[in-house]
Amino acid sequence: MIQRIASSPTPPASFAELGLSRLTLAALKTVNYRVPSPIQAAFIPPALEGRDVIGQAKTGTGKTAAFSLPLIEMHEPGQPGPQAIILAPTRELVQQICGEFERLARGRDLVVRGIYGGEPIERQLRSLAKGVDVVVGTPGRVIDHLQRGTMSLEGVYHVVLDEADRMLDIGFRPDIERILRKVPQPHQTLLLSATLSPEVRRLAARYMHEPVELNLSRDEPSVEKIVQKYIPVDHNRKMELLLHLLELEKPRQCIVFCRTKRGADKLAQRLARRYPGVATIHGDLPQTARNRVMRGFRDGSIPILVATDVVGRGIDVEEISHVVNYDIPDDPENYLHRIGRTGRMGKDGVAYTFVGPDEGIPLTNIEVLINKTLERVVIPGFEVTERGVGVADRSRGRIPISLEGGYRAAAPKPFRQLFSTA
DNA sequence: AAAAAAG
Repeated sequence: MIQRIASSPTPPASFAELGLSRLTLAALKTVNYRVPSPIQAAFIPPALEGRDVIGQAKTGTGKTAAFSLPLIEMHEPGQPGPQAIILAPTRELVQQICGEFERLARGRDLVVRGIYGGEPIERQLRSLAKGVDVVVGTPGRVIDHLQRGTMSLEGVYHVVLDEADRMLDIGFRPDIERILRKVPQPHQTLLLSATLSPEVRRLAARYMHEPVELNLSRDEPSVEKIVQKYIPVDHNRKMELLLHLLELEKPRQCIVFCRTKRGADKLAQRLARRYPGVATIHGDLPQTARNRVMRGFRDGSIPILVATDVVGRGIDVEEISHVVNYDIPDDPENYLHRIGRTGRMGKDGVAYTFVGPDEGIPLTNIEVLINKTLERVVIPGFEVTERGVGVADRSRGRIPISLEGGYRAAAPKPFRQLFSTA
């Protein structure tokens, strides 16, 4: 039997009511967490009971603390080897989770360690030899340690897959399964993401025992505080449009998402002529450069970050006011994650998506997923020059937006010609 | 097809 809980009827007003100890409540006070967010209120109690939990909640609503707090609470001091392993899809996300976990575990005898590629392995070997209670890692390096025999999962009881749909997709699943085979049964499994399609939930259930399923974003998967707009534009004028948009909007901090690493490099180079504060990040950069850029972006010295999807998920930088999809994301789920880099913890944000004449279908797929149409914006001087300009299907009101979950698979894929290229 | 993740 799978237990489904849509949302808690009366969200607890305080962390104390969720069954957290005084030590944890004190740590929460020092980091200024006052009231639990909806996902925290719903997730923490069943997790503390030791149940398996699948948690879906919007971007920027506190999923990291939702799984970290129960792990901290259930931690048993004095045991050898890691008791919990948290897996995430990128090194930067692993580093961020480590930081948050450490802040929340303050005052406890609990060692957290990031285990990821791009960092010299010797340092990780020394940490592991000294003893680690909670491992936060990317799959590749975790497997590396398992092969070397430098890390054992024999004592692990809690497994967390953050960005679970990503971790279970075809690129990662073999690695994840390989790691899970090393975790003794029984164990507790916690899965979290802003996007968990029914298909992924079904798949995930294979790894879990009577999971409690939470969905706190059923009807409205994207964050209300994010203003979402799209701009139809010819591919060869995107750069001009971006410069114009930056002048117009004067973002506090923004991420410009590109489809490819090379594309991100090129755009950053061109942009840097006018904006010296531009930096780029993608998976081809050495980890030292990635770290340097993330530090600069977090401390505000880099106002504009040109990036691939390496920072599309999970990354939490409060001052991001704008997200620009310079290239429309191929996968609608990635759209939701990308725009979720802004509008975090109740702040507002703006997301612009550039849409080329041939990209009506990906745009519609996004709208179907988020169950909402994007506002069309035309920037003066950037009107599309071709004949037949217009969004025919929208004016006819033919975009089917499903009210039931809004997932692509459940809704027909309409063809939409955005504007004529004739 | 691209990006991410081991080196």
